[in-house]
Amino acid sequence: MHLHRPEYMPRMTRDPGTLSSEAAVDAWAQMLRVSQALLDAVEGDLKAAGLPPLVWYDALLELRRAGPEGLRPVALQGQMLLAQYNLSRLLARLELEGVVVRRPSSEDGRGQVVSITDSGRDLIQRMWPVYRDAIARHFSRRLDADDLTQLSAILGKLTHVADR
Amino acid sequence: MHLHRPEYMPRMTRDPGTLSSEAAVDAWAQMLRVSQALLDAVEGDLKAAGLPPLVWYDALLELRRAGPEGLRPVALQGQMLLAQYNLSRLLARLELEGVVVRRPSSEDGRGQVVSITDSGRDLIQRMWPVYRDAIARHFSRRLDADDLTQLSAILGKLTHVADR
DNA sequence: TAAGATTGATGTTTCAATCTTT
DNA sequence: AAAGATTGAAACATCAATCTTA
Repeated sequence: MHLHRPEYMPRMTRDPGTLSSEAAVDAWAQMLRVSQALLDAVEGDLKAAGLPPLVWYDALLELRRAGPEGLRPVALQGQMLLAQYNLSRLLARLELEGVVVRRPSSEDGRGQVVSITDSGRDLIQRMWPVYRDAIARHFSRRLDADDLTQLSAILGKLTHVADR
Repeated sequence: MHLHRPEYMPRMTRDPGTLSSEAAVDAWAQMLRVSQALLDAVEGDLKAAGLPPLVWYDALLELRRAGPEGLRPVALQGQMLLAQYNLSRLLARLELEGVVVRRPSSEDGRGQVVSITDSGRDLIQRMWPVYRDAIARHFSRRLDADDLTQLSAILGKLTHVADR
C-alpha cells in the first residue's frame, strides 16, 4: 500500500492546514499507485490484442469528433495533456501509419490541419471493444453506481490543477 | 472533460453488466486525466525546485525504510510499479549520483543488496518539503476529510488490478 | 528450468533551440 | 515579440536476448 508515506514528516504541527495531512498524503499515494496500475493493466490489454497505445485512441477519438474539417494541432493539445513537441512527434507517427493526414492551414500560415483517415476510423473501431472490455474488467466491474458518483464528484474537485 | 467518451459505443444494450457503462467510462476517463494532471503538476514543482523526479523519492524512501541491511532489487520492484530492466537502470543512475550503493548479496549469489547512502538521506530530506507542499497545493487543499475517506475506500476497491 | 539481474538495440519523451508566420 | 510547430541531442523506457546462480 502507501507508495510513499513520508516517515520523514515532522511530528504533526498544530497548523490547522496540516492537521489531517497524513491521511491526505496516504490517499495521494494510493491514488498515484492505483491509477498507474490501472493504466498499466489497460495498456497491457491493448498490447496483448496487438493494438497501439491509449494515446493513439485519444488522438483519433478527438479527430473523429472534429469531423471532416479536422483539427489544429494546438486544439488537440488542449484536449490531450501533451506538450507541443510531443504531439508533433505523435502526429508524425500517426501519419506514417496512415491513420491521419496533415495539410497546411489555409487560414493561418503557421498552422496545420489534421484529419482522421478511413484507415484511422477503422483502427479506432477495432480498438474500442478491447478498450471497453479492459475498462470493464479492471475498473467498472469493481465499482457500483454510488462509487462512480462519489468518485466523479471528488475528481471534479481536483480538476483545476493548473491554478495558483 | 471526458478524455475519451466513446461515441462509438453501441447504443446501450440490455445486458445488465453494461447498463451504467457510460457513467463508468466517463469516470474512468476523468480519473486518467485528473491523475495525469496532478502528476504533471507535482513533478513540475519538483523540477522547478531543481530536484529529481518522484521515482527517485519513492525508491529512496523504500530504501530508507529498509534500514542498514538494504533491500534486494526484486523487493523494491514489488513496492514500486517498475519492470525489472527499468529498475536496473534507475538504480544505476542513483548509484552514479551517489545516493545508493549496490553490493553482491552474500546469501544469494544471483542477487544484490542496495542501500541508501548519507547523501541519499540528505536528498530525500530536501525533496520532502517540496513534495509535501505540492501534494497540499494540488491535492489535499481541494478535499475535505469526507472526500479523503470516500476516495480511499473507492481506490481500495480498485487495488487488486492484476486479478483475473 | 526458473529467478535475479543486466544489456544492446530500438522507440519515445524531454530540453533547448530553431523556424515561420502573426 | 509571441504563437504554432518542428527538430537535434540527450535522457529515459521498452523489447528481446543474455548471463549467472538456484
